[in-house]
Amino acid sequence: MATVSRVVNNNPNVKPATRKKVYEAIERLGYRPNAVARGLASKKTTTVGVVIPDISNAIFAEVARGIEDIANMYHYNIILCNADKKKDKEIRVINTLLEKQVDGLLFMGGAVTDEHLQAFKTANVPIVLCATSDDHNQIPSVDINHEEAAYDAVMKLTSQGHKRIAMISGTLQDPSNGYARFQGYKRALEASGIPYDDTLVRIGNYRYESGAEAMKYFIELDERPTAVFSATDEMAIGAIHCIQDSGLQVPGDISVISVDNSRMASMVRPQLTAVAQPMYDIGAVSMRLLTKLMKKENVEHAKVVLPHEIVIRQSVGGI
Amino acid sequence: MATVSRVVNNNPNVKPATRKKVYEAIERLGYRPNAVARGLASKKTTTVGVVIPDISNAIFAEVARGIEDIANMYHYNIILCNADKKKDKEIRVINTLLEKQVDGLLFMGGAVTDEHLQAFKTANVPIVLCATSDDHNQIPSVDINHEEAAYDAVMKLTSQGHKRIAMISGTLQDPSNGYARFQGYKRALEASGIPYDDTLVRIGNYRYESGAEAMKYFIELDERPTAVFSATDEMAIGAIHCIQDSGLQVPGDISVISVDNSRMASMVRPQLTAVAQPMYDIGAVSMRLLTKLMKKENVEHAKVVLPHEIVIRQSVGGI
DNA sequence: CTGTTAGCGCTTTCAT
DNA sequence: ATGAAAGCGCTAACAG
Repeated sequence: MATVSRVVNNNPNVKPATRKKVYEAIERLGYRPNAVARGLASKKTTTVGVVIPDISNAIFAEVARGIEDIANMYHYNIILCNADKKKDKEIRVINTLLEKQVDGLLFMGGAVTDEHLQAFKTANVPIVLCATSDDHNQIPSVDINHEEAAYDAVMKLTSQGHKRIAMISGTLQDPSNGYARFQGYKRALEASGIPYDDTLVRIGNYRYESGAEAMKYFIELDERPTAVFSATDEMAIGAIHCIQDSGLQVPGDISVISVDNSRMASMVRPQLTAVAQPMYDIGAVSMRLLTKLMKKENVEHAKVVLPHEIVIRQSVGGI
Repeated sequence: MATVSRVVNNNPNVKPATRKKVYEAIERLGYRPNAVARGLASKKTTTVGVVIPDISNAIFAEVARGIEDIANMYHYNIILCNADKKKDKEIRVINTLLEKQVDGLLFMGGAVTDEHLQAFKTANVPIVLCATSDDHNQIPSVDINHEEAAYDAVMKLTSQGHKRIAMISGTLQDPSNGYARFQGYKRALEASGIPYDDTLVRIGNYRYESGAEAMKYFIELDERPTAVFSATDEMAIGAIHCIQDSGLQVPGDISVISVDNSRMASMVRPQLTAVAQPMYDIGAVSMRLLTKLMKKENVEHAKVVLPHEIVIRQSVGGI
């Protein structure tokens, strides 16, 4: 009994001959270790829970890749739970994961409210925020500086001579993709001496259609913008198509830039210029951080901010 | 102890007053039931494992939605495991899920080889294939008829007068998205009296780039096709852009049609005409089937084939 | 190096 | 309606 356990757990204290016999018996009997019993006895499940805000968002898929690769490397299983962009569901999923006794938790994207913090507090396993962060930096996190990324995107536009720059934003309740990127937009305007005009800002829901709708509104303005900054790629593509469907050109009549640089950025004509966030790395680094936390190694930087960069394609032109 | 268990499990044999006291104590102590211990004692985990072949594929995201909605309805947790399109990883993930004592397993997409069958056989929980099926229909499954869907797509092309019709296929090792759709293509050609010509078939890997590469090859042919059938949307969009980048028009010079009808089909200009598979329903129906199997209800149809339909947009024209 | 003995935190009879 | 007791399948000391 105990020897079988040792064999299965690669404990060196087993005579090779015995080990072999055990393996043979395992094979013959079709024995499959019961991870549940194992988890109960050892108080470890070697699995980490990942809550993914929206499974149909390509960004998160890429982040998940990074998470997985590192998790495999350290022999952790990962279980993904989709939360459908609903706060309630996020909280529920976090609790389910905790009940399942995961050894650690990765919370991806989305707002981190007091309710989240509350749920995190009751956990007695490490948690790291991935592609998001909380207001007071109480929880370890890895992310880019969204405000700065947006700033860089808009500065690219102003450097090309654009003065009338609209923004398709996410909801301001969303601290990363929403509020921070909006702040970056405002700061860039200010830095360029362009007065902020709130008729030039529309809130979208990150979907293609909402980008197109926002753009439609801008085009119908008396004095339409010469450039648009979209908080995300998908809305930017909606905007591009709306512009083209109106008989206008990108970037001839209107330039478009966004933050994200998902795979979709190359899947549109003209190809989308965007500030890239290193999605795979965000996933990989956050998982690595989590492994350290789970092993109780102490970490210097519990808040890591990864660099972003602008990738120039074809959707931005001069004025 | 036992009473707490009854309260937590909604067992009616508890005096309301006691129940109330227990709830208060739970609240006060911040007690969180241990799902692992629960699972061990009850031999049920109320969770089903879902293996998802490729998390970055939009099709599977939509199927997952359907799965989730029904799972929630029946109070099952679901844990998603990505397999990265690798057979080895699929097998590994299936075994991990089984070790974790899931109450049922949903295997999504991808080929079902003998090795898979082998792994399934050792499971003593129900399994259903979702958006795929095995050659001998040994395992319950829900899917569309891929061969028929492809046939319909190609017939649409021939009905518009096209005679020189190329195909961008998936690998023939993939029974659903690959082989079956290729067979449908051949059958439609035959039904239309068009000889099969294998210079008009290229194998892609389902990615945008591979669609573009295949199209590049077709365009450079001495006698280029007037229409292209792509096994999936993403490759079709790659093809459309390749055509446009070559200075040709869709559908003026070359028509494009595909099978899938993911959200992306509307996110390209011209919008993509495609045979739609009911992704959400495939997920929902397969999860529903699994719940029946898990409750040991006996089911009449262990192999369900859902209907598909063609949705006309702008990428197909007459000759 | 291997076997024995306690639990891990719950659910489930079985009494009461 | 509640408590007592056994045990789910494993791991983790502890002997030997």
